[in-house]
Amino acid sequence: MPALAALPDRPLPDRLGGAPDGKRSLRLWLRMLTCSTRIEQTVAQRLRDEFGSTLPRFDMLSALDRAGDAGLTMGEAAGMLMVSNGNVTGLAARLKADGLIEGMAGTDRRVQRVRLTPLGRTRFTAMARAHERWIEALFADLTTAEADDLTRLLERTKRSLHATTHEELNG
Amino acid sequence: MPALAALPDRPLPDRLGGAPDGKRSLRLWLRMLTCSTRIEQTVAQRLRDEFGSTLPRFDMLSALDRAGDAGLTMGEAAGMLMVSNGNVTGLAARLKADGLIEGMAGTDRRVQRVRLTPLGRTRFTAMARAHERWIEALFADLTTAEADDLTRLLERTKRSLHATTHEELNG
DNA sequence: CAGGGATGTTTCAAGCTTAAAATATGTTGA
DNA sequence: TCAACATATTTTAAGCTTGAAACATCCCTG
Repeated sequence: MPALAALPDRPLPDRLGGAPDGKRSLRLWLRMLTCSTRIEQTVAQRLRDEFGSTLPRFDMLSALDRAGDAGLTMGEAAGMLMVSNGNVTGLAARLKADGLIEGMAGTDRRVQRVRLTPLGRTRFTAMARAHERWIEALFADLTTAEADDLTRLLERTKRSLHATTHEELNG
Repeated sequence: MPALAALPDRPLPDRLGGAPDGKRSLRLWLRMLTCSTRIEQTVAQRLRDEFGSTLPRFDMLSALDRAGDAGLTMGEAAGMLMVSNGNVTGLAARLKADGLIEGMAGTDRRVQRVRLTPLGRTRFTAMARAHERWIEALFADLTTAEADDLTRLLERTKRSLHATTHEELNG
């Protein structure tokens, strides 16, 4: 409250209730953390049991799938996955060893660009289908309207975080 | 949808819109994951910079603070933190080495009960105060009403997860 | 065209995390 | 009693993650 109260010059379109206090924010955060932790653990366990893979590997393949044949540089991948550069170095090494991704030569020899192999794309597609089903089932007790409300409020939250958060990973 | 469509025998109190489909659920999950990851990274970095600590350590101290002088067994702590038993073994060892927690002798020599030391309580209190301020600031762009809506929807989500999720950690 | 800063990545040490196996202790029933 | 089962924890190997330092390459300017 102290830091934020010093910013009264806002259009205040829907700030009629004022910002939530510490306890309220804490309760909200704990609840969000419980949900996301539970979902992550469920998905991680199933990736492991049904595909012998992990969440970081799946995330990396997902980013590369979206990137298409152009692939991604290590830095681009790190940014998308919200992890450090050193992290994707190891991740890429393991996925290469599995034959799921491959390096691409480029003009700038500093950048390491990688993309899915055909095998990688096949494996990812199978995982992605299952993943979507898992997530759908986990949220199945919500109504469509509730899901949309939640999505919208999380989008607002993301913007609120953006206003307070400017730290970078990597050192 | 296939798996869920086979369950029509429900009171359907507010299922009027029907359950969200795969794409919608996926979008919701990705947004939640982005928010919680961002918050965790922000808090982790500040714990590190301002207190030389980590999020797992903070979580452990927090659970022990709530437990009071009775402390917690390893298994109870693992359940509260939603991590494996082996995890808290190492965490407790490091916190003991720091002098922040201590073991307690009991009758059943299988159980390892730990509680905060006075130093641990002091350190935790300082961290908790800062932590609450950080969280408050991160959500400060939401209105109180939005925060409450979000909390309520996450509570509904938690129940939805509970219906689909019964896996246990630890082997 | 060479020095020097900028940029992209990897390496490294330390800590976190898990699943599975191993260990230790307690309980119970023939 | 004591063997079998149950419960609580620790150990272990492998992988994930980070920040900082090291390394490699590129670009620019004199």
